[in-house]
Amino acid sequence: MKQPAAIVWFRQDLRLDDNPALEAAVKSGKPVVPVFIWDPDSEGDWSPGAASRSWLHFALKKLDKSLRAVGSRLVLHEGPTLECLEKLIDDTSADSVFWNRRYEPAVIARDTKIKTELSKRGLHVESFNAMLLFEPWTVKTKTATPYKVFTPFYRACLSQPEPDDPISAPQKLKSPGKWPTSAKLESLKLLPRIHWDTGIREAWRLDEPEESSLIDRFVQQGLAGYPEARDRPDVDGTSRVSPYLHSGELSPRRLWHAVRAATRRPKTGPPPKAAEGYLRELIWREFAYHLLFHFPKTVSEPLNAGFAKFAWRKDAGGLKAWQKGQTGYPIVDAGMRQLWTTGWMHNRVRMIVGSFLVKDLLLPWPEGAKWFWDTLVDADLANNTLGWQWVAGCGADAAPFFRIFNPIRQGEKFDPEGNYVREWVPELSKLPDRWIQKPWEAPESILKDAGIDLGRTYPQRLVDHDEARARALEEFKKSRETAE
DNA sequence: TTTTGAGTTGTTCGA
DNA sequence: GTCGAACAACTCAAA
Repeated sequence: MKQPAAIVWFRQDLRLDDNPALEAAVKSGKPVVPVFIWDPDSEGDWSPGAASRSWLHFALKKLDKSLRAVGSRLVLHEGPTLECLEKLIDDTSADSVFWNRRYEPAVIARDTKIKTELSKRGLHVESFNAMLLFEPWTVKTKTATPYKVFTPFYRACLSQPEPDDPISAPQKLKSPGKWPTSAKLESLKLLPRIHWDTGIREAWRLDEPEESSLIDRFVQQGLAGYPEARDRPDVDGTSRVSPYLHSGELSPRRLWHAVRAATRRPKTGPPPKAAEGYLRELIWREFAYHLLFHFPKTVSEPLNAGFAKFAWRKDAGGLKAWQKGQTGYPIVDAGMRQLWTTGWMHNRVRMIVGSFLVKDLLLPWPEGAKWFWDTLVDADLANNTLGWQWVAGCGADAAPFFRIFNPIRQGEKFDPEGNYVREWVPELSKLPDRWIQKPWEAPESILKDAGIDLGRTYPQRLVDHDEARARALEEFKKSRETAE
């Protein structure tokens, strides 16, 4: 008689390293059937965006490759998840299904239903945590409510037991006697038909597993200077692991422990303070998941109800100019073009462009969230929602609305020589440092020498920041009056 | 229950 | 040039 198999349903845990669902399947002693199911419709309004799909394509390719290295392979299916799983269960005589949890509202609903259905059929179904250091329900205030302020959440996390040590990747997987049919990766059509994603392919090494060398390099070289360098878009001062964390190619526990070790090695490694600062950022990711889980409506609605009726503007042209990096503010345009080209934007610049959309243009933050969702290779519902609500001032522990980023000052402070602007806005590259963040103030002769014709070779400012700031504060004041 | 201290990332203004 | 205050109260979390 055919031996029943154990299905490992891969989702956002596209790795063999530190994968508890995979480990459980291996431990069962049964043949292991690794599966990925492409079913974007089941994720509601938040099926992966275009950049994420590109990333996913290569992540799946790498996963298949690493599975083949241990004597297995990745089975791909497309269609309604439950139907696909049921077919796979029949084809492989599987009696158990293992997966790692996700926390997006639509996905939780889908997965709960699947678990119920499969359990009803008598299967052993078990889910695990591979995505988070502290799952949302394990961190609670003294009165058992979810946290809404970061710092107490952070302290609560640190007082929790340390996240588990990562599990090693299995050396060998037991294959089923006969593999079930699999779709071809290309047939999932995750890559765009028009190749707008060449910039993404150039900016990232998509054909090789990069995640562990990224960690090593960052801990060895990047961590010590992280507190200062992390704010500088003109410097390679961040770990750049966000897309790997999102796809699950990188285990957060692996990352945590690699950096945590540095906090205990003051003599040889980077200063403990720098490592702590980085861990704090990882806890921000946990906080984002905490909020998404406990306040699922925040994906589209402000957490702070006082913002529900804020009179955002409608301005299709302004939105388009922002998306395309044609606002006339060099640091904003540099960021938006870096995003469009590489699928990634430096964190500091995300705040600047976010503030510009929401406060200078007074456009609704969900518009920004949607654009980021489609264009970021690290697009992550929890992080994206938190980030946009934070910058708009309507989220948990958010920047107050009156705290408005000045795109010129931010540029001068964090891109002092304008190198970041010059890289992404080449039409300004010949402009001297003094005017690189504010070309409209440059004398006509300087502009001419730099080959710039404002309004033709580079756009005029969409708005005057000082006026826009005053307008935003005024609108904020009004919305508070009408709210009462 | 009430009180109290505190809260990611800024900017501007006036002394 | 530097510094502190104002910007706006509000809500959270813990004592």
